[in-house]
This record gives sequence, C-alpha cells and structure tokens, in this order.
Amino acid sequence: MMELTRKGEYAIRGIVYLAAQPVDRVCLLSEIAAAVDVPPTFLAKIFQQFSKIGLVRSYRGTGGGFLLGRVPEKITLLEVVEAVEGPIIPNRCVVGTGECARDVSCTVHPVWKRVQEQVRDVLEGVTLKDLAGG
Amino acid sequence: MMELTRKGEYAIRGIVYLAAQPVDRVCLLSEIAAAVDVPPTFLAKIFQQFSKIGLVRSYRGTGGGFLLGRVPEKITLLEVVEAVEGPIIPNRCVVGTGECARDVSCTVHPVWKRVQEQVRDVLEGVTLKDLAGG
DNA sequence: CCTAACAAGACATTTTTTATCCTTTTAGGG
DNA sequence: CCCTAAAAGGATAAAAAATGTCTTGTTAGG
Repeated sequence: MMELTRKGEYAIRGIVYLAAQPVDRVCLLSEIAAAVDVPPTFLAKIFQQFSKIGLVRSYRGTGGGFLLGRVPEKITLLEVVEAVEGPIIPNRCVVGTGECARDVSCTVHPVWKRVQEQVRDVLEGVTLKDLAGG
Repeated sequence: MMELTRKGEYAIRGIVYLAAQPVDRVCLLSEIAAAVDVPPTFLAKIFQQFSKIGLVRSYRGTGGGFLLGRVPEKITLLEVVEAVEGPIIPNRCVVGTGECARDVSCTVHPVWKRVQEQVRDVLEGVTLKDLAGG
C-alpha cells in the first residue's frame, strides 16, 4: 500500500530532468520523454497539470517547450507529487458504520492524521535541487 | 494518494470490533459484518487472511466464529494493515530509465525509504487496545 | 446424518490506471 | 498570409486493481 502510481513516478522523473538542465534551457516534451523513458503522450498530460499550477512554464510553437516555473530549490517533492496524485489523504474514515467526519468516537482518525503529517513533512523537506543533484 | 483501500478500512473496523469484545467471546462473522457495516462475504475473505497469519483464530461448525489471535495490546495497526494491503512500499523506483535497484544515482530512493519508515513507525505504535478503547 | 459455520476458489462488476489519438490553439518564420 | 512546430484539451480505449458475489468444500456439534 501507500504506493506511488506510475503517473507520480513519471512526473518526478520528468520534472527532475528539467531541474537538472541549465537555467533557461527550454526542453521539448519529446526530449524529456525520451530522456526519462516515459510515453510522450502521457508525459504531456502530466506537464499540462504542472503548467496549470505554475510548476513549469510552457511555450508553444517553434522554439517552444518547457521550463521550470521556479528555481529548483523552491519546488518541493510534496508539490510535485500532490500536483499529479492529489492530496495525501490516508485517512478516509475507518471505524464504525458511518461517515465519521472526525467523530469523537473515531479512534483511528488521529492515527491517519499523524501518518499524513509525517509523509507530508518528509516530502516537503526535499526540493528539486536536492533531487537533481546541483 | 497513499489512501487505504476499502478492504483495509473494513479490515480495521472488523478486527477492532473483535478487540472490543470480552475475552473469549466468540463472534460470528455475520455479527461482526452487521455491526461494522461491511458486506459479509467480503469480510469473510479478510478474516481468512487474518486467520492464516494468526491475527485471529477461527472455529467452524455450530458455536463457531472468531476470536482475536492474541491480546489486543500485542496486535499493532501495522500488522493489521499489512495483512490485507501488503507491505508498505511507497518507493517503487523513480529516477532515470531503468530498474534503479537502489542505484547510487537514484536520489529519490532514500526519500521514499524515509516515508516508509515514518509510516511504519506510526502504525506500529498503535495497538488494537488503543483503538478498541480499553 | 443434518445443520451450522468458516475456507477456498472461481467469477462478475465497477473503478482506476495507463495510456493513445484527434482536434484546437498559439507562435515563429518564410 | 500560409506553413510548420509545439503545447492544450477532450474523447476514447485497454489493462489492471478493487470490490463484491456465488458455489462448493471442509470441519464440528448435536
């Protein structure tokens, strides 16, 4: 359980590759896809999601391509992962019959809350700079 | 992401219900399923998995049913979750083209390793006694 | 031997993941 | 103005996983 999907994996590979490029070097999607071995059409979808929230900037037409939206040291792994996988939510409720909604009687809830915090903390502590290896 | 499946949710509900019963009270699957609002046939599969690894003991025939395999304070949430969801593995590898296999060049690997440890630590620190509320 | 109860395996359905394709939009260059 | 390059967006398809059911087998008690 707790497994990153392939999409998340691809997302990280792709954006780490971008982060490893010289500043202001525009990369074609096709180049990135080939370099990190991801189906180009799939990576396109992923980068569209990145683009919408500003993790990357994109340019169309001749000479177009992708750039990192911010410097690598200001992009955390948490942002990247949540961009494509959605928020980290291990704690859909678990005890008794109903919705829980943080019911006082729900003893498991705080546990999942802690799991969530721990995971977020780890991922937030890692930046693309760390991953791209300056 | 990182979401417990419904199976895991059901598993926890079911075994926590068992843990909340008086010692040596045998519970019918049908009783448990009704109490925690889980499809009986599905819960049956889950308890079969528990049974195989000794988390619960089962008795067949008239007067049969389920009992906790050990005292609640000796069963951790980690065991319960891993019994039905498999091991906690967030770190299928992620960088570059290939298998990684803990390649030295794989910078993300240690991050997922840390995530795994954190999650395991949290879940291991909670027992069925804690959840069943003495 | 009849009934109660769990065990095990096969099967069906639904949802999610993992793609691919086609059309549209934007931009640059001749 | 037209042609080509490149990303954006939407629809669709295939594969895998999750979710649930059914049938048959096994074990035990009365």
